[in-house]
Amino acid sequence: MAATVLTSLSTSPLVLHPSCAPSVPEPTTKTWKEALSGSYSSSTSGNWSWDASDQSVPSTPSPPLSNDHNKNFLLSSHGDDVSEDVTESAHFMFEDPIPRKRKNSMKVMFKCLWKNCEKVLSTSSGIQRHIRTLHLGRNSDSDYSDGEEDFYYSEIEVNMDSLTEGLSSLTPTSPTTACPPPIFPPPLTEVPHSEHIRMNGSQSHPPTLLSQSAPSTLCHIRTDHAYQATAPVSIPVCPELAGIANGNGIGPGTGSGNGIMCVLMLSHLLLPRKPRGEAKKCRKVYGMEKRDMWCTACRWKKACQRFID
DNA sequence: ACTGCCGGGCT
DNA sequence: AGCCCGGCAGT
Ligand SMILES: [Zn+2]
Repeated sequence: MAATVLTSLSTSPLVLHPSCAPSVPEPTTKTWKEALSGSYSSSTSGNWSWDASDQSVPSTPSPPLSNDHNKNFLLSSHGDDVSEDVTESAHFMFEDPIPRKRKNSMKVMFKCLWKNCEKVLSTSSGIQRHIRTLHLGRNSDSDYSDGEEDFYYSEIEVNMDSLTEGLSSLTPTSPTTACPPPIFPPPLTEVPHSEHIRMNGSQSHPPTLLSQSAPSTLCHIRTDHAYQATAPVSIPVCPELAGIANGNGIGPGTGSGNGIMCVLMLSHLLLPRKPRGEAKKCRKVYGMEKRDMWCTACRWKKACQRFID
């Protein structure tokens, strides 16, 4: 699978704007099921509700700390809308059922960024309600806010697409990207797969570990399947990105005041899908019947230890 | 359909 | 830690 991740951050309160809304098909089944598992409890009623079984939910709003995963800072948007200005879309989070235009390849989840809270919900209103009731301590039934709430959640967009169109958006002529994706030097770190993540926060302190500067362009980049181009391809780079791309854009310190921090990883540069070795493994050698002859790894569905590639 | 095994859950 | 399995990607 291919993936691209780009990060950016800003102190801008409102990062999410409607046009950014990626292609989201429909409540999907699995990816988020996994994400959710463990954090929700089935309620007797049929509606979506997650119980408040969290251990520590501070009543005093404090900025969420998400120091642990950088992915929360990843920022992206769909290429088509980069041109839009981000700074003023105050209506962003309310009730727009994510536009579902693209195929069934995208999944969007909303993750609570509050401390010690891992809630992931499928709708923005859901996560807002969650935050409102659990973290902000409001109990109002009214779905509408007074407009002054501090929601901290991130919209997580998982791209399931085969990314075949990825190349098209990588080509110089592509109309979709205002900001041509720079090539990131062969990364040495592992990278979460194909997800695009966007930050949300209504005030000025979204967790940030990069530069704090003006919100700006959102970029969206995709790659193609991870197995074809192994050689790096040169693509024109927009100035803003060039800075970070050159100097190992990751991490604090490099945020030398660029408008944005984008880090892109072209997955096929780093993890060429594992080719699946030739060697026959216990399972095949002994067969299901003689399962007890398998090496333990095979029995546990782990990488075989007996017949190594 | 089968195989290999990652990721994650349970004990 | 050991053990199991869902699910996915490659064949
Ligand atoms: Zn084995």
